[in-house]
Amino acid sequence: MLSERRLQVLRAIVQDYVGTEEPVGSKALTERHNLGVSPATVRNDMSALEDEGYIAQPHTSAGRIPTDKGYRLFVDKLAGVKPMTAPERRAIQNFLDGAVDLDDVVARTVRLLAQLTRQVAVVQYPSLTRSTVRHVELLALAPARVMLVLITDTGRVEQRMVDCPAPFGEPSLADLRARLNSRVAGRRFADVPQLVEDLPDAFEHEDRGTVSTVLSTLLETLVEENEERLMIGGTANLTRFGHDFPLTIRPVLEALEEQVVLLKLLGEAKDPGMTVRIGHEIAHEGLNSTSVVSVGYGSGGEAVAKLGVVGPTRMDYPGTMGAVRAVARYVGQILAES
Amino acid sequence: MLSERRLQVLRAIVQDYVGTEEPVGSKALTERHNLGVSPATVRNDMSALEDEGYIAQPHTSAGRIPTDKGYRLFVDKLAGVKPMTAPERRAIQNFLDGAVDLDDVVARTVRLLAQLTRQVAVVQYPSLTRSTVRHVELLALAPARVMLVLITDTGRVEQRMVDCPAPFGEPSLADLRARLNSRVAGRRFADVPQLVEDLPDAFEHEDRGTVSTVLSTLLETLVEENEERLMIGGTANLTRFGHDFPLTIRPVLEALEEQVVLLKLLGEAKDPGMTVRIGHEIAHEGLNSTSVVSVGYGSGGEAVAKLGVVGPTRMDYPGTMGAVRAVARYVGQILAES
DNA sequence: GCTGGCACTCACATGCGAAGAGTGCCAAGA
DNA sequence: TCTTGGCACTCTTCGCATGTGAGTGCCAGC
Repeated sequence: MLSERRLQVLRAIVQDYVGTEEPVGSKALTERHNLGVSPATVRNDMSALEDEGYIAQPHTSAGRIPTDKGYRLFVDKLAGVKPMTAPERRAIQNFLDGAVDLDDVVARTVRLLAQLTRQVAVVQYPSLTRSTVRHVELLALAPARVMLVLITDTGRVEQRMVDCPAPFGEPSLADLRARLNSRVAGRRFADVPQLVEDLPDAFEHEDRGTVSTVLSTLLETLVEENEERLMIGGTANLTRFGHDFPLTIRPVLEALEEQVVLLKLLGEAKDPGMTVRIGHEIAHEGLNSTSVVSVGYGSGGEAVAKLGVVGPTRMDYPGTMGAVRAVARYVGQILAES
Repeated sequence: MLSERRLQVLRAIVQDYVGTEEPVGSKALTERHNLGVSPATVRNDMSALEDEGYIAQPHTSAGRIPTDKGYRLFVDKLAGVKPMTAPERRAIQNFLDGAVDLDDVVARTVRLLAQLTRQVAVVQYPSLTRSTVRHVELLALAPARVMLVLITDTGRVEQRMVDCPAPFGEPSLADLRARLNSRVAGRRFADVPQLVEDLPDAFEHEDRGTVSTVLSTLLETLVEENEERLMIGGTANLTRFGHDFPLTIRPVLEALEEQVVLLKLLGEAKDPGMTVRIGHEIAHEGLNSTSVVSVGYGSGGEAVAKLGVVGPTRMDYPGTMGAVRAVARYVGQILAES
C-alpha cells in the first residue's frame, strides 16, 4: 500500500503532466506543489511509484510520466468529478434547448461535448431496444408493396420496405394498421413479439402471408441492434493529441470510422454510471493510447444510450468527467420533454 | 501559348510529383519519361513554365512542384478521366447492391469512395428540393399534437412535431391526410406550395388553424435546404496527406466538421457533370491545400445530390475522377431501382 | 525517514563539413 | 532559333563531435 504522500506525489505528477505534456521531474514538482518535502524525498517516492508501475520514464534522465495504471489509480482514488460551473451549465442548457428534432439533439450534443472537452465526442442515438413504440404506420406504395414506418418514444423513425407475397387491399391494410397499433403502441420493444404473435389469425386466409411478412419485418427492425448508430464530432481536436501524433492519430481515426468498434466499446460499459477506460484497458489496438469516458443517458430514469468522449490518456479526467456527466444529464432532460 | 513539348513536361512533372511526393528535377524527368530531349532542354522548359506560374520551386536548388494553376491546366487539358477496370466496376456494383435502405446506400457509398480513392469521401443525402413526395402521413399523438411524416421518392423520411392551436379530431385528421396525399403524392417539392394553398378552405372553420399549421410545417420541411445532410468517411486517409500534415490536417478536419462549408462547396458546383476545384480555387481557407472532385448523382437522368472526394492538391486526378464518376453512376442506378 | 550533495546519464541543441541534387548560364553545334 | 554538354553555384540534408542541462540514483549525515 502506498503512503498518503506518495499518492499526493502521483496526483501531482498526473496534474502536471496533463498540463504541460512534458515528463515531470522531482524539482519542478516540489516547486509547483507544496508537498512540504525536498526533491530528494520526492525522488525516493517516485522511485517507489515506478517500482509499483504507476509511473515510468520515457528514457533515463528524463522526468516521469504516468502509466495507464497510474491514471487508473488517479481516476479511482485521487480525483473527483469536477462539477460544471453555473454559467457552463446554463450554456449547455441553452445550447441544447434549441434543438428541433432527435437528429438535431444528437448533433448539438456532439458539438457541445467536443467543445467543452476539446476532445472527440461520441453520442449514440437512443437505442431502439429499450424504448417503447409510439406508432407503427403502414403505407401502400404499390398493390404488393408496403412501407413500414416505426416511430419510437424518443422520436426516432425507422422505415422499411416490405414486398408482400400477395396484393394487399387498402381495407386490409387499414385493419392491420389499427390492430397493430392498438396492441403495440406504448409498449416496450421487448414485449412486441408476443403481443403480435397471433395477429395473422385475425385475417382472411389470403392476407395472412402478407401480414406475417409485415410483422416479421417489424420484428427484424426491432431486433436489429446493429442498426445502432452514433454520431462523432470534434475529430479536429485529435491534432492536439501530442507532438508525435502522426503515428497515433491514424489508428484512432480508423477506429472512429469503424463505428462497430465504438459501439462495442460503449456497450461494454455495463455500469449505467460513468465509465472510464484507460489506454490498454481498451481492447481495440488502435485506441491503446486513448482513454474513453462514457456514461449512459436517457429520457426517464433509465439509460437508453451512451455518450462520451475519446481523448489521449493524458487528459483532464476530472474536467472531462464533469462535462460528460453534465451533458448526459441535460440531454436526458431534453429527451424527456419532447 | 505553351509549346506541345512544354505541356508534356508539365504533365510529366505532375505525374511524377503525384507519384513520389517529392519535387522533381530535370534529370529524373528525362530518365523516367522519354521526352526525346536532354535535361538541359527540360531545364529551359521548366524555367518557362515557372515564369508562367505553372510550377514552382520550394527553394532554390530543389526540383519543381506544380502550382494550383499547373494542376488546373493538367486537369483541363492534359489528363483524361481514367475509367475503372471491369473488376473494379463489378466490385463497386456488388458492394452497393447489398444496401438495405437509403442510409445504408449512403454509408456504403462513402466507404467505397474512400477506399477506391484512398481519400476523404463526401456523399450528400439525396436532396429534398428536387425530389418528389411519395407520401405524407399524419399521426395524432395527442388531441392537439400531430406528427407529420414526409416520405420522398428517394426513400428519405423526415418527421416533424406539430403543436395544433386547437384539438383536432381523428376524422378531420383522416380527411386532411387523404386530401393532402391526393394532391401532393408524386408531385415535385417545388410544386407543393401552390397545390395545398387553398386546402384550409375545405375544412370547418374551427379546424382551419390547425390545417394551416400543419401545412406550414410541411412547407418548412420542404424548403429547409439547410437540412441537407451529408456523410463523410475515410478521414483516416488524411494522414497520408504529406510529411508536413500536422499543420494541414487540422483545418481540413475542422472544415469537414463544418458541414455547412462542404454543402456550400458541393452546391457551388453548378455543372451537373464533374467539377474539380483545386487549392486556392476553394474559397474556404482551411481547404486551400486540398482539391475537391465532385459530381452530381441521381435516380433518373437528373441529379438529386452530389458526391465527391476531398484530397491533397497533389492527387491522382485521372484516377480519382474515374472513381468518382463510376461510383456516382452506380449509386444512381441503385436509387432508381429502389 | 528526510535531506543535501555529487557523480552520472542521456536527450537535445549547436556548429561544422561533406555530399548530393538541382539549377542557371554560357558557348558550341544543328 | 532551338538544343546540348559543361560547369560553377546554391541550398538542403546528413553525419558527427561537442557542450549543456535536466533529471536521476545513491550515499552519508541529521
